Amino acid sequence: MPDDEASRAGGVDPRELWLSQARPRRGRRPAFSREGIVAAAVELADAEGLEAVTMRRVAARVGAGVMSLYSYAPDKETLLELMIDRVAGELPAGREVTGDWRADLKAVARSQRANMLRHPWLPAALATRRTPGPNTLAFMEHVLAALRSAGLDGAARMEVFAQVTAFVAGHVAHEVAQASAAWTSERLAAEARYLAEVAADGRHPELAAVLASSREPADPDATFTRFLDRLVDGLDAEL
Amino acid sequence: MPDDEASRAGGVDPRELWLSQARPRRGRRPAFSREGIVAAAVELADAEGLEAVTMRRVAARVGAGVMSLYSYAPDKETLLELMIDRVAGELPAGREVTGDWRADLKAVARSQRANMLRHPWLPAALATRRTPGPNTLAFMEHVLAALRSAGLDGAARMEVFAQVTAFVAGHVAHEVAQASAAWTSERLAAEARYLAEVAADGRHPELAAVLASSREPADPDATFTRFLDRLVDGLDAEL
DNA sequence: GACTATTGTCGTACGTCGTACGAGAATAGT
DNA sequence: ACTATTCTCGTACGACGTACGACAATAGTC
Repeated sequence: MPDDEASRAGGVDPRELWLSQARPRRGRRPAFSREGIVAAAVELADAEGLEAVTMRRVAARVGAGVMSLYSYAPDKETLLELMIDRVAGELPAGREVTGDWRADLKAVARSQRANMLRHPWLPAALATRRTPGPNTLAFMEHVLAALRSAGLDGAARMEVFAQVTAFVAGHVAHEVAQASAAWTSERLAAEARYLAEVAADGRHPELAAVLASSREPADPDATFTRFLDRLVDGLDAEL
Repeated sequence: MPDDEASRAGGVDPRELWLSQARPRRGRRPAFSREGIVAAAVELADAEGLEAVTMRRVAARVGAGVMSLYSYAPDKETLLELMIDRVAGELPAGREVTGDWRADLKAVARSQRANMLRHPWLPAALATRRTPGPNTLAFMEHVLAALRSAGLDGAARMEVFAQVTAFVAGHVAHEVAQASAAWTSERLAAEARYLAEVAADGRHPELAAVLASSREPADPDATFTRFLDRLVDGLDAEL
């Protein structure tokens, strides 16, 4: 048992996590696969939310013993990273860019939003992400290429990528929370009663005015597009 | 035991959570206070992160039995909401606006960022927030007032508020993750080695170029200001 | 002052979580 | 056949959120 320094505290070496390594030539043949396990975890999160992703439930889903999962991921946090990179595989990458970087950037953001709506746990999960996996890197490569015509240097393009991602994540997190199934009609009514009570106390005139106006619920797609346009056009204005 | 419908599933009635209620005229006098408990929870989160906020540790910090906390908050999720609203009390509110809505909005965003840097758990916590408490509402009132001169209708002003908040939260979450104490030097070196390896595989030319350039770490304050200017100026361009 | 209703405190206990440990099974080189 | 290696997974431990209910303290009523 050499116990090389890779298994020390502070996180696993990203290389041994992400870089493909050849199957060992000795020892028992694996009965499961990392892909299958991660896929099961993603399905679970999609269907029942992040908090349903427990080692026990994932193991049950793939038909493994709980502790067998630890042969494929050193801990649950890492499993979460693998989930993130798996769904990053659904994002466009390797596609050619049009040369219109504003249009490309908006398309990128739209596909990010679509991905997060498909996987509503993603915005919350991204908040604790550590090291980008291969699919995330391929997507980053795509975005950086799309931004080539924007005349920004390397660091600035990276910044823009981070900012757009953060923005979309924040927006979708809010969007998903609003549309959540947890909003029963009585919960909604209670909320409305509370806000009305606050608005009626006289110390929140602006809030009262906003509450009084605007009753239609606002189309989420249109709202997102509007926000995105603002952000990207803001980028544009700087050049 | 009437068990009125307020204690049903789907969350507590916001009114009985946020609206101040008179002390009951009968029964034992409370030994603790909601404020003290929430303050202890915030201190804990500030010092050791959100995952250190457990009912047991909060109780120990205020000198209460664990189950006593449940007299002040119906569950842990609600305690988290109370924490969020407590730190929202550190945001500017009730202050007069200058009339220059762009400057005011930028000042608002800066104070939000400062607050999130003081309480690094806040971006993550905000993702699951349900109902705005009084301090959050006061802050919203302030922002809405600042936006009065922008010529937007009620719903649009609310949108802008939500967008700026989402933007700042996303940005600071990223910022905090980068500067996290978990980045030991060996961890950092391992990350660099991994990225170098990826860049060297020839399939990530843009990434390689970015990695090759730009070695100075970039001032976080300046970066935030730049991004914020972009966003707000983008808003401006729309009018 | 005794009685009772009400409210707050908190010890115990239950089910669930992540995961350390190590015994056993399977595989491949010798 | 033997051995080193790799994988599987039952058991167990400590920590978590919180339901339950016994008990303590308060205030109104007689």
